[in-house]
Amino acid sequence: MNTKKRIDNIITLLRERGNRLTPQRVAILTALIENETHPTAEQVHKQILKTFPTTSLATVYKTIKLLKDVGEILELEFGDDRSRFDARKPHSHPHMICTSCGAIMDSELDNFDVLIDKLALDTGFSVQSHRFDIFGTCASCSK
Amino acid sequence: MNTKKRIDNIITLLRERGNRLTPQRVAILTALIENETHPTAEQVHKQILKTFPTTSLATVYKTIKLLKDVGEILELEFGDDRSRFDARKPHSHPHMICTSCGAIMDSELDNFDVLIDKLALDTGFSVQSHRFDIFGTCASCSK
DNA sequence: TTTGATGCAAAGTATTTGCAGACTG
DNA sequence: CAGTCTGCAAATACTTTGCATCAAA
Repeated sequence: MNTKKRIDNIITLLRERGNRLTPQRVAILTALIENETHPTAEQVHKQILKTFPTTSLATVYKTIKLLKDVGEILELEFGDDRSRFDARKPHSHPHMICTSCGAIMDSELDNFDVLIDKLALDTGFSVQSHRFDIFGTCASCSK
Repeated sequence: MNTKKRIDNIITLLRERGNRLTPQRVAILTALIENETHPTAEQVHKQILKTFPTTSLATVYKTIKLLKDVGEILELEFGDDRSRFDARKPHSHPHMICTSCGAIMDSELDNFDVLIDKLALDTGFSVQSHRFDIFGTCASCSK
């Protein structure tokens, strides 16, 4: 969970790809990775405005798209609502969404990959990624 | 898997709720349940037009919303794309989505509920529903 | 200097909504 | 008959896109 290192790695990756490292881009990338709450594009934008007041929401979306394309961010879409993003663990993993307070929590699930491997084996389906969202009420809202 | 009976049950349910059973509504409901391909709202609309040429897409959406509200249909939203619907098994269950041909297949997963129960127990999270989508390539597209 | 990135505004698009008229119960 | 449902069109709202300008390398 070395946030700084992860940011550096992605910066290096972008540089190698020939992408330009504008201050906005670095700020958006950093904000996305340091934020543990699975923020929306607009929340990231608000954060960026503190340091770069002229940054547009479009640039935030464009940077998010770039990060999606290089596989360093996970988009969590909930039809009704804005997308939220997980840049801390960009591989598919389960999320628990509290329908009361809106919190999105990462969740560990033992043997989850084994389960998926078995499914692939049984059905002949070749798995690329998955999305597992669990809706309910979190511990603090349940009280 | 008695489709006819399922349709009748829902019609009865709607009647009991005081909803009116217009021919459009019955046709939409029937189309949704008889279609095994997890259709989009527009695909349902196209189907309905064959028997009721003046039916509007808005009515399809309204009927779908009604069925969602009574818990008899599952909406599968994929941000980029149109929503697709599962009216055959309205409880949460895993889906395998072929990114090559677009097919959406139901999937059986042993012990899946046990897994979720355990997660709930471990985290204090009270589970209401879940959504599990597995993306990849189906057996026939893999060939 | 070159060319990709920014920021503004306008476009895009699935779904929702308002309302007058039609039809179920 | 009362009140819900339909169908049309307009509205929503997030996200994307076009383009002139700016700046990273």
